[in-house]
Amino acid sequence: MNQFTSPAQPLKRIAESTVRRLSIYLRFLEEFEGRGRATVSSDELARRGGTTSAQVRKDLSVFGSFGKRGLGYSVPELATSLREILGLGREWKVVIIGAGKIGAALAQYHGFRERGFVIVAAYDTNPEKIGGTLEGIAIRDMQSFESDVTRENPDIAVLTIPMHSAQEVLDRVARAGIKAVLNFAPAQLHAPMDMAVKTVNMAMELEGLTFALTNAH
Amino acid sequence: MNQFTSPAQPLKRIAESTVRRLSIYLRFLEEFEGRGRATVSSDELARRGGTTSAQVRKDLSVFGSFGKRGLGYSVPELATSLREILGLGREWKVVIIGAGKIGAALAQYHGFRERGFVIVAAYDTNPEKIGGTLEGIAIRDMQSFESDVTRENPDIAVLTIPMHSAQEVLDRVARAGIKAVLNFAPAQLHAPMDMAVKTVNMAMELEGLTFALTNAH
DNA sequence: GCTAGCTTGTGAATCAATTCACAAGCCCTG
DNA sequence: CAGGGCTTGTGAATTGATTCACAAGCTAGC
Ligand SMILES: NC(=O)c1ccc[n+]([C@@H]2O[C@H](COP(=O)([O-])OP(=O)(O)OC[C@H]3O[C@@H](n4cnc5c(N)ncnc54)[C@H](O)[C@@H]3O)[C@@H](O)[C@H]2O)c1
Ligand SMILES: NC(=O)c1ccc[n+]([C@@H]2O[C@H](COP(=O)([O-])OP(=O)(O)OC[C@H]3O[C@@H](n4cnc5c(N)ncnc54)[C@H](O)[C@@H]3O)[C@@H](O)[C@H]2O)c1
Repeated sequence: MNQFTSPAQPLKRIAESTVRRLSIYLRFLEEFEGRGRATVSSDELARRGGTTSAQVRKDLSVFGSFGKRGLGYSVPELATSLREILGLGREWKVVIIGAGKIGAALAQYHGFRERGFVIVAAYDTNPEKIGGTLEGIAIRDMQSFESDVTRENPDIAVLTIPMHSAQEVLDRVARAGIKAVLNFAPAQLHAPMDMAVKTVNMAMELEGLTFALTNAH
Repeated sequence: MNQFTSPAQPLKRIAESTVRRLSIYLRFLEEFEGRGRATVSSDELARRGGTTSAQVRKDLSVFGSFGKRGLGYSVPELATSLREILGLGREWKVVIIGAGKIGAALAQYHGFRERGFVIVAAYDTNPEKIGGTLEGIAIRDMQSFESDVTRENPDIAVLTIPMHSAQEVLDRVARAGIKAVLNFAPAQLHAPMDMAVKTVNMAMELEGLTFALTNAH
C-alpha cells in the first residue's frame, strides 16, 4: 500500500475542512523533513494539529492509503503525497489587483514565493501608481488586464481593492478566465460555480473575537 | 417579541459558523441602514449572504426572537441587536505585536477604527524600530509589554511576527492576561482554553485554491 | 373586525462531519 | 518464525449542522 493506490479523481466532494487540515499536516511534515525525521504517527500529527488521530487517518483515507501499520507514515513520502494532492508540485502565477497598502505587503511577502506562488504583476487604476513598482513587481494599468491575462495566463488573482469595487472586479476577473481568487475586501462575493473564491475578512475574524470576549462566562 | 426576549446568556455553545454568518448579516444590515430601509426579510438576507432563509432564522433564533411575522425584521433594530450580540457596542483596545510589513499595513487600515477597534500601540524587539511610529502609533519595546498591559489593559493582541516566535509570544500574551488574539503567523498555536485565538493563514487559503484548481474536473 | 397574504420561529428530518472501536498488518525480539 | 506491541484503515455510531415544512402571528385592505 502506497500513495499510488490513491484514486486518480477523488470519489466524492472533499470537505473544505479536510483540505485545511491537510495543509496543516503538511506544515508539520515539512518541519520534520527539515530535521531528517523518518516517520510519524497519526497520533503525533493529531496532537500538533489540535485534532484526533482518527481524524488524521480519515482525512488521509479519502485520498488513499499512505501509512504502514505498526509504524506510521514515512515523513518524506507523506509530504510528497500531500503536496501533490494540494497541487503544490508546480509554480502558480499570481496577479495582485489593487496596489495599495495591503497589496504592497503581500507583494513583499517572501513566504508566497517559497511555496511556489510567483507574483507576475500588480494592477491598479490610479494613474499615480501605474508604471511604478511594488518591490520589483510592475504596477500595470488595469486597462491592459484582459490582454495581459490572455497572454500570460495567470492562475490566481489576489483582490486588494476597496470593498465597493470588489464584485465588479471579480466579474471582470471571471470573464478574463481566471479560475481562482483570494479576496481581501470585506465583501460577500458572488462568483460562477467553476471558480474558487476564498475571502480573508479580518473584520469578521475580529468580530469572532469580540463575540467570544463578550460571551465568555 | 423583540430583542429583549433574548436569553441573557446563550443556552448552549454557539457554533463558530453561526457567529461568522451574523457578521455577514450585520454588514448587509448596515448597508440597508445607510439607505434608510426599514425592514428586511430572512429571505433577502439569505440571498445576499449566499445561504437559505431557514438558516438565517435559525441563526437568529439562538439569540432570541427579533422579527415580526408577515413583515420581516426591522433593519435598525436587528442591526443594533447583532452589534450587541457580537460585542460591537463598545470600543476595543488593540495592540499590534511585530511592527513589520503586515503589522504596518494593519496599523494604517482605517476599517478597524471604523468598527470600534482602537490600536493603542505596536511592539517590536528590533532596536531600529523601537521608538519610531507606525502611522502615528508608537512602536514600543517588547520589554515594556507586561507593564504596559497591566496599566492599559488592551483587549486584543494582533500577532504579526515571524512564525518561529509566534508560540513563545502567544504564551507571553496569555500570561499578561490578554484573552483574545488575532494571529497572522502561519503557525498552529496552542492557547489556554479561556483564550480566543483566530489565525489568518494566507498560505493555507492559497492551498485551498490550488487544491480546487488541481482537482477541478 | 374579518380575511388574505406574507413571513417568522421552530420541531422533525436529513445531511455532513467527527469519533469510536477493532480487525488487519507490520516490525522487532528472542 | 512465532508472539507481543504498535499503528493503520475503515465500517458503525455518534454528534453536529443544515434544511424542510408548517402552525402561529402580524399587517393591510376593505
Ligand atoms: N490595509 C489593511 O490592513 C487591510 C486589512 C483588512 C482588509 N483590507 C481590505 O483590503 C482592501 C484594500 O485595502 P488597502 O488598505 O490596501 O487600501 P488602499 O486604498 O491602500 O489600496 C487600494 C488600491 O486599490 C486601487 N483600486 C481601486 N479601485 C480599483 C479597481 N477597480 N481596479 C484596480 N485597482 C483599484 C486603488 O487605486 C488603491 O491603490 C480593502 O477592501 C480593505 O478593506 C485592508
Ligand atoms: N507580509 C505579508 O503579506 C504576510 C502575509 C501572510 C503572512 N504573513 C506573516 O506575518 C508575519 C509577519 O510578516 P511580515 O512580512 O510583516 O514580516 P516582517 O519581518 O516584515 O515583520 C516582523 C516584525 O516582527 C518583529 N519581531 C520579531 N520577533 C519579535 C518578537 N519576539 N516580539 C516582537 N516583535 C518581533 C521583527 O523585528 C519585525 O519588525 C510572519 O509570520 C508572516 O509569515 C505576512
